[in-house]
Amino acid sequence: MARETSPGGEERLRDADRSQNTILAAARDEFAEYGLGGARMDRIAERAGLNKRLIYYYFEDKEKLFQAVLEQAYRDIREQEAQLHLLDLEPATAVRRLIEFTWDYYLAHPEFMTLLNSANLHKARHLAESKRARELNSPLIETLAGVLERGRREGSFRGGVDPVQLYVSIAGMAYFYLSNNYTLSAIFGRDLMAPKARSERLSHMTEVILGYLSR
Amino acid sequence: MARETSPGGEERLRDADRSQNTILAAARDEFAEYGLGGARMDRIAERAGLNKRLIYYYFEDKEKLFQAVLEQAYRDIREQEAQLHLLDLEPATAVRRLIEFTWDYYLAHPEFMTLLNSANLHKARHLAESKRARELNSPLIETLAGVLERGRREGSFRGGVDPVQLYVSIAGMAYFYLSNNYTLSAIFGRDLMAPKARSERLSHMTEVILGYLSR
Amino acid sequence: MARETSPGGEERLRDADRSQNTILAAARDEFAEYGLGGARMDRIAERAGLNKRLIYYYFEDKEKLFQAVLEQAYRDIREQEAQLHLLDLEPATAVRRLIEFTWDYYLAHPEFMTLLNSANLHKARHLAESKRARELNSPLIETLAGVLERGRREGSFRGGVDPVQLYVSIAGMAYFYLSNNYTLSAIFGRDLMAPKARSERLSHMTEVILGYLSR
Amino acid sequence: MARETSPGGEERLRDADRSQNTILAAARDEFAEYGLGGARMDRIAERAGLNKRLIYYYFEDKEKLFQAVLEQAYRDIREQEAQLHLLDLEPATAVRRLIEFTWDYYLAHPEFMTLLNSANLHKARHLAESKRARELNSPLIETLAGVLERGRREGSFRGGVDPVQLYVSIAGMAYFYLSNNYTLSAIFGRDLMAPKARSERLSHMTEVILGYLSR
DNA sequence: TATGAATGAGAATTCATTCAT
DNA sequence: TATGAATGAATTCTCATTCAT
Repeated sequence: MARETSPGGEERLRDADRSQNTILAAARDEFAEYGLGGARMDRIAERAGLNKRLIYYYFEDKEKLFQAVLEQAYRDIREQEAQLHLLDLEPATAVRRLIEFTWDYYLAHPEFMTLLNSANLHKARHLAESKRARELNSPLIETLAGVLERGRREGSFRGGVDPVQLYVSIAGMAYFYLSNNYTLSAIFGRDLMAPKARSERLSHMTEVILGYLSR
Repeated sequence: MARETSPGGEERLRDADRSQNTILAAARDEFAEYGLGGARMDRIAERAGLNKRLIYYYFEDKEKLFQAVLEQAYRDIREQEAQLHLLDLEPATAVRRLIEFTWDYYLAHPEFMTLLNSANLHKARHLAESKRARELNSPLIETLAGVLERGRREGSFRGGVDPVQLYVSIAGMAYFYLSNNYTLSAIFGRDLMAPKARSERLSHMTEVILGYLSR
Repeated sequence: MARETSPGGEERLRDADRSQNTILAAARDEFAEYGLGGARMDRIAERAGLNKRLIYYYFEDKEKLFQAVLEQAYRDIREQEAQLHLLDLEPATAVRRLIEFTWDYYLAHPEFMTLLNSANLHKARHLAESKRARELNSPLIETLAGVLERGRREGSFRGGVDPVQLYVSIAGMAYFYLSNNYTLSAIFGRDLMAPKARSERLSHMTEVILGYLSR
Repeated sequence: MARETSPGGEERLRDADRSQNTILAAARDEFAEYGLGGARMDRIAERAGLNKRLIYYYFEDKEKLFQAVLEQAYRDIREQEAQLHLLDLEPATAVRRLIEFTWDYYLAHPEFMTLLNSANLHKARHLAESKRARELNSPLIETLAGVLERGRREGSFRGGVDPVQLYVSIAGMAYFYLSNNYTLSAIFGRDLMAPKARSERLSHMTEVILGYLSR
């Protein structure tokens, strides 16, 4: 149709999409840095290099914008998780890989943790109102259940492990260390983000989880 | 009492102390509910039932007030930790008790987690500026080191366990579950705060940590 | 029709006319509902089902659009007045008919009153700038003068009645009741728009005017 | 008490009251000139010579401020009406006086008409939400009923006249002329506010009403 | 003729903070 | 110690209008 053939239409369409994505990225950074309450629409516009009014044009208001950012963040992590192919690996290797992935993802995407904190401060209202809630549900739980079951059958893993609990434990061990790294560093008087400290943390996490699972 | 013997100066001091504590408690609740950015000085005054001007009189500004709240929160948890007497217990029992304490404390003081989130969002600037930083440092690490060492000597625990890492892992497993309970509940489609879910979480945490430590 | 004979220029003209009229009607409704200050160009476009830009294309800006709506409103009422043929009737019947017409017109076109209110709030600037001012002048005054004169000659009406004053009185009695119906209903605690209330108002108006005129 | 005796308390109290009244007067003028939609909070603050924030401090928001202005306007006119003492006069004189009062009041308080127009544009929502609605109800209706009744008994007035209808007619004849004076002047090509035109209007109104009532 | 994208200037409202007593 | 009044600087959001095709 005209839309697709006319150079005008296509470009315009692409521009609209590009603008929306630019805004989303800028908003993600702003929300990550200042939280939902501390984020400033002005700064988001500035970051995006676009007119503030345009944010409202596309996203209605600050809350809806945050919701869009949150959805996008979940979509991103789910997309990456989908690349893991844990079922192709030995159970112990699969678990190790999951731990590494979790750790690396949080490390590479500190904004994800801040967004989650903001979302929880608001009692996950933004997720509840999301129409794409299904996309949020991690398929990883199913996969992890398969890995655990295979490990148990093969005799390398203990039985009776709830994959949800295990997933939360892995995430929690990484999340707490990274998300609270500033207060923890202050309290313990060591820099938790130094390369050595980081690799020690990953080793510890792996040891704990595999030490627990192995029989 | 002061009240009866000296109607003048001392009484006023008492009132001053009481006012300060009232403000602190109100501020803690407000910061916990809305975060540092979302908290409103007006609402804090209202919660405290005191004039807004008085907050400035005692705490200078919002940042300093947050700092005072944060310090108070750390002082509270340290006070409780001091009651644990872990060294009087068998190593396994001591670890179990620590896990239970951590879990129960976060459960009873959800504001502590929110305060930490806010503090970290601001890169722990409020701790760095605190003059009472020593109070923050947990004596628990020393104690935990003793427990781990005794367990190792007695042959019940593995060796080479960093007490800081272990402490962070225990805290992380509890914290992540409780602090992110809204988003997690939304994603997993189950109510993580139901009594049964809660007790299952505690069991899981204990199993993981003791499963890992035991040899 | 044009449609069938000339697919090119004429058809486009028809569309153009139709679009303009659609916009005018949408704008009239919007101005009537929210007043000039409260009307929103966005909503007018939405009501018209046409692109906002088109409004500017045809009407230049909001003020000019309001002016066009106002002119159209006057054109409408003048057109209707022209159907009255008061001079064909007995003087008393003619006056009665004029009262009924005025009442019915305001009742059927509440937007006319709101438009007048807006126009007067802006000191009728929009009329002053109108090039079609002649169309505004009501030929009814001439006609009413004739009716009054005939009544006087026939001995049924008193003399010395200024047709402009009378016209304003008739309009005012209807207008005030209908335009201020919300505040009046609130104050008097009765629903002035109930059918019975409405017919009583019409009777009263007729009685007052004819009671005054008759000798 | 302290409030009344201490110079501080009293002055402060008076200041608060004075500020509120200053704001009310400024708001009344602004609303009268631009309508509710066109009024600007900035300009109201400027007119009042007070900080904009203070308006919100005392009146919450624009709507509530308009409501307060409207209530004040009704209170004002009711206060004046209360001075009329119509029952002390001969029926015809009383009616004449009422007409003159209505005319003079609208003439001296054109803002009252604009406020009513705005209120009706918003379907009198502001009155409906007013807690002082009783104050709005005009005691004049009762009085007018008494006047009409006495006139009928004395044989000078016709019977069967609804005082509400009559009141609305008197008000309407004055209101329409004055409120719509700009459009009417434009249409009729005469200045309706010229002294002569004004006195002619008042005469006409009196003639119509008394001509109707008299028997 | 028609339209989606984009914008600058405002507008209401909010907020931490200070004044004056 | 305590308080009501007052303020300046944001902050979110809105609106008429224009751009580019």
